[in-house]
Order: sequence, then C-alpha cells, then structure tokens
Amino acid sequence: MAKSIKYRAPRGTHDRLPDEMSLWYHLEGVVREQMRLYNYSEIATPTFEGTELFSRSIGEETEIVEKQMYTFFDKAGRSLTLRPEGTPPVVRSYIEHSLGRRQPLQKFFYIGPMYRQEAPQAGRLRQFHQFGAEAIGAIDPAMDVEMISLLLSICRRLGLKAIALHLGSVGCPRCRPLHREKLLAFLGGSYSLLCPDCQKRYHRNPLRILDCKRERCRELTEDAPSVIDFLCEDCALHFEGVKHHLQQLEIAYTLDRRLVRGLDYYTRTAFEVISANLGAQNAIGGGGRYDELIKELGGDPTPAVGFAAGMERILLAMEKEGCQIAQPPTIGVYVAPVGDRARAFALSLLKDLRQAGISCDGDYLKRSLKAQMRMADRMGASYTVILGEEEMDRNRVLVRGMRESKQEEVGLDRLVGYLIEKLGVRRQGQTV
RNA sequence: GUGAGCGUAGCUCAGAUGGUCAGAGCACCAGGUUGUGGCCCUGGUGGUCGGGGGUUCGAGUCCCCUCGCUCACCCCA
Repeated sequence: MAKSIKYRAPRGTHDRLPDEMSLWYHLEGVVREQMRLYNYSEIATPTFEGTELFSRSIGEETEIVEKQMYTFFDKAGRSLTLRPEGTPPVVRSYIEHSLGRRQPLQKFFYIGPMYRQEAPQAGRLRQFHQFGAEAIGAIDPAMDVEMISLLLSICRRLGLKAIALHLGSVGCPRCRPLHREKLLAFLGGSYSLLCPDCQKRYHRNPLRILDCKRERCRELTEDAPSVIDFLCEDCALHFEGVKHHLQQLEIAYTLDRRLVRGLDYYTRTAFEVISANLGAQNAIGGGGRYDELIKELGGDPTPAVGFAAGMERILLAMEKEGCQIAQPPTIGVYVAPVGDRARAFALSLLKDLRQAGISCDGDYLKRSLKAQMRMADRMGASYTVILGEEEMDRNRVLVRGMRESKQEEVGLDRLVGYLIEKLGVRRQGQTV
C-alpha cells in the first residue's frame, strides 16, 4: 500500500476505473440493442424510494427486507431506502403515472445500481448493477417466454455459452396453501433433523427449506412435495403453456422442482439463468411472474412478468469464458508541438479539430517530441501532427500516419480539411 | 453475523529455519536518435514490508491486538 490510505471505497463497493469502462459500454450497448429489438422502453426511477414500497412488495420476512436494506431518514423524518431491487420502483412508477391507461401492455427495461447490505464475496457486492425488464399487462405464457428469450439473447450476444436455464413454478395464492400444508406434513417427522436455520424456516417460510444447501437438509427434502405437483388448474395450464412455448422456440431448460425465489411477490413462473463459471453466486439473472404485485401496491389487478440480471456477475462470467472484447478508446489526432510558438498554436489547432468533430489530444507537460510520440502511440492516435520549428516558419506542419509510419508536410491553411478527409476515409473502413 | 485464507513498490509476486531481504517482472520516467512512437539496450523514480504493541542484541520473517481485502456459510443478481 502507498503511504497510508485514509479513504477507501466503502466495503462492498468498487471503483470502475477507465480501463474497465469499455467493457461496461459494450455490455450496456448489447443490453440496449436487444431491448430495442424486443421493443422494451427504458425507464429510470430514483435510486431511493419510500421504505415501505420495498418492505411491502419484497416481503417483510425476507432476508432483503430484514437485514439488507440501506434505510435512512430524511430531514422530514421520512423513512427512505436505497433500492435493493428494480421491480418495485418500476411498478410504483407504472401505477403513479397510470401508464396502464395508455396501453394495456407496457414493456420496460432499466439499467442501474442496486444496494444491499450483505457480506461481500465473489459476485456479490453492496452496490451492484442490474439491468432488468418488466412486461406489465399480459397474462399469456408467451409473454413469460419472450422474457426468458430476451435474457438469453442478451447472454448469447455477449458470447456467454456456459449458461443454463432453470425453470419452475411457485404457484399462486390459491395453490400454495395446500402445498404448504403437505410440505409441513412431510417435514414434520424429521423436524429435529433439520438444520437450525431450516427449523426457523419451517415456521416462517417452509418453501425456503427446499433451497437449503446443507447436504443433510437436501437429503431430507429430496422427495419433498414440490409446488409444481400442487398447482391449481390455471397455474398448471400456464406452466404447460410456458414449457410448450419454450419448446417451440427450441430453448432448452432444466425443470427445477425446487426453484424458490427469494422475493415474496413472485407467482407462477420462476426462472434463473445460471453460469457454470461463477462459484457460489452463480445466478446471472433471474425472474418470473408477479401477478399480485400491482394490486398489492394499490394499482388495478394487473398480471406482469420480469427479470433482473447482475451486470458484475455477467462481466465475471464473460471474463471466465474469455469473451470480453475490450477495445480501449482511441483518438483521431495527437498534436505534438515543439517550442513555445508551436505550443500556442497547438492549443488553437486542438480547438479547431474538436470543432470539426475529430477527437484529439495534445501535450500539457512540455515533454520532448519523443515522449509526445510515445503518448500519441499509447493513445492510439491515427495521426500525429508534428509542429516543428522549421516547418512552422514556412506555415507548414508534418502529419504522421501512425499506423502506416509515413508522414508528409501539409500547409497550415488546409490542415484541418486534410485531417477530416483522412479520418473520413478511414472511418468507412474501421473505427477511427 | 459465523468460519477460513491473505495483506512486501502503481500492478502481479519472490523473499527455508529471525541476522546485506528490502528484491524481480510489468508499468512509469530518462538516455541510446541535441526534431519522431511501437521492438531492443542502458539507467532511474518509487516501499516506514497494512497499522499498533510485544519477544529478541536484531523481525516482512515469531507472539498478541487491530484494520483491510478475499473466499465460503447465509442469501441472492
């Protein structure tokens, strides 16, 4: 460590340094491109909301609400919370602006930071970024499948191959009570053998026991009744519809009889995209239906389906699979002056070039020509304009093509036009 | 919150049993080309060895405490 570093990024957060940003641009670019193809419109909501929005929608007794929210009070004494999830704010906005009145089906997507106060580890941060999509208004299983297809398309476009789709159904308020009853009966006999955590879950949220990773609990629940076996007629029909359409689109999936989502608002379809390269936190994205949430939050009863995906995790998986195509940004022109007169001229030249739409940079360290050439090379400049004393005397400069290692003299009066032409031609071939 | 591992130059890391152990590679800067990049050669800047205390004639190297990071449990994106 250098000296003693007094200030650090808060635990569980990290700086995205310039080197890393091209990866993010690429990721966001692919997300926006695919969202457009599927006709989802971007929506941006505040990064904090009234606390109750989250506790009501996510569920009072979930891990997120119980211990992971960044909650604070503003000066008026209102309880606010940094969003741990993207869906509740979108739904709130949908209701608040009566967006459902405009069109019966609304398709949104968002990209942005989320906050959860957990112990950080691989693929888990306190401030992390998600992109997500929500389709509000359609009950058709085809809608669920479009959603899944969208997430998979994005993954595919990013080059991810070692991924798998897990599919399940968590039923609805009509079928869950029966399943719960059967599950409790099934587990009742071996209650004392369950881990302490699962014993708590037994009383509060028995579904989660199916999700326990302890070997013994897994064994005990091996043959436990799955919600899937207790779906009411409508839910069963819907689930069949989803599977049918997945088959139709030739989307492979693993039926996950114990897929449990950590958020209370999910109904029916639940899905997850898992990466084989991520370690313990292996879910790249997950989502499902939330047909009760809009009503729950005060809107008209409206069916909806959505997903959220973790961007840091996707980047991690991309790194592991070697599909990062990071190309550092480059500039069109580097201006390298020699001498005071040339330096003054360089400042104006840079302004003119920028006005002409040419990205460029110059020297502000009064470095040697050699050092400036090195900088030009590192910045990936296509051309370097060398403002030498001799040439300046004759109102001429040297323009060096860095890729072709050739240079020629150009008159000052036609310099900008010359560079525009050169870079314009180049632009048709590759990136500037 | 619990457990384990790790903290030596900007980065990646060497430094057996405590005594030239304060190093290498990369990066950065300069020179080799008194006006020219990428390769190469030479040289250089840079570290109170996370912090504090202790043991010792002497501690990156042992002990204690502390902070931080990482991974795992848990939970999830």
